[in-house]
Amino acid sequence: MNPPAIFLTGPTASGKTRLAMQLYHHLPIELISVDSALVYRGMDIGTGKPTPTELAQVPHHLIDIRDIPETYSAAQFRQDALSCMTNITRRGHIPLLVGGTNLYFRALREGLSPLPAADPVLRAELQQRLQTHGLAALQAELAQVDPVTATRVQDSQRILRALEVWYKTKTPLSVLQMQQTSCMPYRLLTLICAPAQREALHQRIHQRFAHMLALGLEQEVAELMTRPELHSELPALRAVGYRQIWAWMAGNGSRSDMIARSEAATRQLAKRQLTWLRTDKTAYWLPETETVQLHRALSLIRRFSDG
RNA sequence: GGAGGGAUUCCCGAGCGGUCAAAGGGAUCAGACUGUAAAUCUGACGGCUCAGCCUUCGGAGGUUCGAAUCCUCCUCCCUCCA
Repeated sequence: MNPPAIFLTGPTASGKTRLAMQLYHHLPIELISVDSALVYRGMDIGTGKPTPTELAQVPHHLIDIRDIPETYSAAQFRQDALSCMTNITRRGHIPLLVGGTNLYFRALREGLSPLPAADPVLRAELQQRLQTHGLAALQAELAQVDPVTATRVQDSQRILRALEVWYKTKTPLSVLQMQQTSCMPYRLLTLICAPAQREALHQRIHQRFAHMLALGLEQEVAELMTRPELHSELPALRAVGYRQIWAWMAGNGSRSDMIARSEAATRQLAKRQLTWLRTDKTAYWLPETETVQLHRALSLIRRFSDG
């Protein structure tokens, strides 16, 4: 029988990190972060990263593994996570994957097709063509080589990616996507941490952003702005909060506009996350308050890991 | 006290006699998502017994075949002169 692994997910500000850290004290588990923003060193307050003290008490894998100008990806995550999981299992522990990046969870659970990695040079070239010829031209070109994807996809990010795949492999993305890599060799329990009422989540988001500002989020971004190698178009710095504060500090709008935009962006992120989560019919939802949530999670996990 | 300007669907904001349930943006809700995913994009967005009907454009009247748009009075807000 495959060894057990636990997925703990939920929308931003739902308290999943806190719950994971509590579980750590009760169970033979090791935590792996599943979060595209927590991988970046130097982005701490705005990402809700556990503090150095917390990280010392409760170690997390896959946090602070990239510099801000570097890229990370679902495929890279899958590779990193699987290797962490192997080691954790060898040590006789259960891997608990906690985070809110649902594409990463899916890449891990269902695998990825054999697609080529991103090619920065080719991307820059395609971006240039997008500027000069417009999206319609690139869309038309994609329709020639991969009509299936061309009708499925309508945003520039994916159209460019589909063309990139075509240039690198001379095979349509839609054909490559029919091949999946192998599934993961673990038995899974998926827990979803989320308040029962959307309004309660919005309230938590509001409070959390105020807390981040109180902790010095503005100073954190101000420091990033002094680094010449960083700019607002980097994937890492388009993260919720960082993007809005950067724009405000660059002279756009008032501080209260910035706060309103940041909170709205966070609510929108949470909503998109919930859309992902609703598709998983096998997951257990934990809408309870903290204490009840912990007990319920513990009993679900114990029953699961015993077989 | 005098002279102007304004009140529009949750918010901002266009509209200036019919083609207006009312442009556009924001928020919200729903959805998509395979190497950028805290990203990127799509749809809905007054109500209903929904190819039609009903209720909306500060309030009350009026003009007109027809008003968010014109007139009168009222309420509130802003600017300038005193």
